[in-house]
Amino acid sequence: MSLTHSVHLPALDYDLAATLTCGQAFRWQQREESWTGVIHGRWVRLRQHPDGIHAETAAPATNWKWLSHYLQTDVQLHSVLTTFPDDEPLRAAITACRGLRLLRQEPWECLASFILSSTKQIVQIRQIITALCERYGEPVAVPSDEPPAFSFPTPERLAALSEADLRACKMGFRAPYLLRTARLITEGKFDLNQVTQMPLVKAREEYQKLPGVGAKIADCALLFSGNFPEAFPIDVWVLRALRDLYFPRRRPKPARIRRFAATYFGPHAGYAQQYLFHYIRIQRSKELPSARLAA
DNA sequence: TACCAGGAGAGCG
DNA sequence: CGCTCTCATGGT
Repeated sequence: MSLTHSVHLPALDYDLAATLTCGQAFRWQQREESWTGVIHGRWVRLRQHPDGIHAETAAPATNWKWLSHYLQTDVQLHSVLTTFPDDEPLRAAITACRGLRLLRQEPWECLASFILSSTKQIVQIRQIITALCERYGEPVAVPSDEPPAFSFPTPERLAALSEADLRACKMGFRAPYLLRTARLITEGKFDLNQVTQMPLVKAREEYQKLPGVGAKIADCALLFSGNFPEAFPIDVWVLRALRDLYFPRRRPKPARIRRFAATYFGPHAGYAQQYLFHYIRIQRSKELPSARLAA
């Protein structure tokens, strides 16, 4: 078996830039035409090609399953999109966001990131997570011409810190949530891998037992790192989108919209959610040039 | 400057 | 329940 530093992962209908910046992951950095990040403690540089994704690593790899799994390049996007209800808003969103994908992230990094996401703009979430990794993550091997990169700190590492240590990363009132969650996991009182094996409703209940994790963040963790494509996170953006797109000139209460969303979007509801979320953010950034999307 | 951000939890009636 | 308030910080 040969050792290589690069690979080409074939994939059609894959918009790498949209996928990495749409707000499901917070650590990818763009430089010129490529994206750098850290997956499972490995530095990676990704580049969009017409027929797939080209990847380079700092250390040689014997196989690339960890990467194709993360990027979900084996998913046939077409077969996902055809499960969406055939309505005008989704047709428009698909047209605008064709190629947008869901990643399969590491459960701990994903959970911790979304605990830090509450009432924060994506730009700020990225800043907090960057500080957290620089201070408490481990340096990972990078090519000689690249700036240092860090792994996402483990639950054990964070559990050993103080609340003040975390607040130094500017996460404010989210610090005690993250700290207590890290300690529960470290103490073996919560098993992230076990939750993924449960039915969706049960898994959501389990996640919500963690401090700082309500319905929205639980659904983000389930959708972005668990194997739950039917999870449908509802935040202020999605709530607005659903109201404006599906209930124009009515004013249904949030609870009514939530009930609608729980059944309407089908087995890949989470993909539909991501398309609607990204679609309205694109619209918004066109209307208000000042409201730039975080790059 | 004033407003608000990919929420959650606690305290009320 | 359903509503309101607070929490910390910074972008626009």
